[in-house]
Amino acid sequence: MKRYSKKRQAILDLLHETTEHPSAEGIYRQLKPVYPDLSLGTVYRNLKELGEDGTIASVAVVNDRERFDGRTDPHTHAICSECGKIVDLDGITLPAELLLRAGEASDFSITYAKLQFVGVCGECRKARENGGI
Amino acid sequence: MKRYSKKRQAILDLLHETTEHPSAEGIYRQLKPVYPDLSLGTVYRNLKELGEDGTIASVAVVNDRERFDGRTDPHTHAICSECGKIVDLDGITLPAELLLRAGEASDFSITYAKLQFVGVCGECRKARENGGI
DNA sequence: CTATTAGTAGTAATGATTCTTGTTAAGGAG
DNA sequence: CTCCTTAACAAGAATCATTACTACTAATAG
Repeated sequence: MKRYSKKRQAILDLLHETTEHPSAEGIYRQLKPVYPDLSLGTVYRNLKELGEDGTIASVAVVNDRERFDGRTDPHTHAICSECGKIVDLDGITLPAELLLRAGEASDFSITYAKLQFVGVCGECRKARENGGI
Repeated sequence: MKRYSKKRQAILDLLHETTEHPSAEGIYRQLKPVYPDLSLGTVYRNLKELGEDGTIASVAVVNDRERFDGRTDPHTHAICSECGKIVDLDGITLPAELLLRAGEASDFSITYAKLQFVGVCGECRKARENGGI
């Protein structure tokens, strides 16, 4: 019997609406203007609880900051190693056969697969080129 | 001109010989008996430097602890969500075509792909079953 | 040998996250 | 509506992995 207070709901809504995969602090920064008495601890606590529920997911730790996702269905991410941007790659999915083979090869009951591409995003590439002139 | 002191070499050797993907503290625990004056800070410092070199790699952060690998060639891992065990899955590789498509779909210059399977290892599964009786 | 510099132990500092305390407010029973 | 129980919260203290700093030691070059 979870009460889904305004603030918890706001955190969840934000995660559902954004495609940014924000960190705890990013969420705090975005919600603080709307809920001026929001505290960072509340954001952390709710992220943790929602994560344990399976209501939200942790995508990755980028630059020491954990990043969260309102989507819990398995999907692929691309992560920019320069600016930390994370984008969804919905079209790119793992062949089901690989999952099976992974389970056999490891003797694990596989819960899910994590597929991430790490590289440099278009913007950072441009920034680099301009910087290089 | 890196001097590869005994301790640095020992850390690197350990990472080359083991398949355990240990954490900083795990390495410290294993080497401390051999080098009684080894300090945890030294392990951290060397892991960081070796990582920046590209001599070793960071596999994942499991239970808030970063895990390291002496292998730097891209390869797949299976991670047990209960005990944190990490095993290599050499046969399981990403179709090259997916990499290309990911680059196009994201407009990233992909540096590498990270493929990890998360699940419950055989041992933890057994432990569960026994516990459940 | 001696100057120079890498490497280190030990410890202090950092920074993200978690926990604790005291408070507020929501919901339900009467 | 009023009392009671409990969720939720802010603020700040505490924790814990990791990093930085300081003074010391050891290897190397000249």
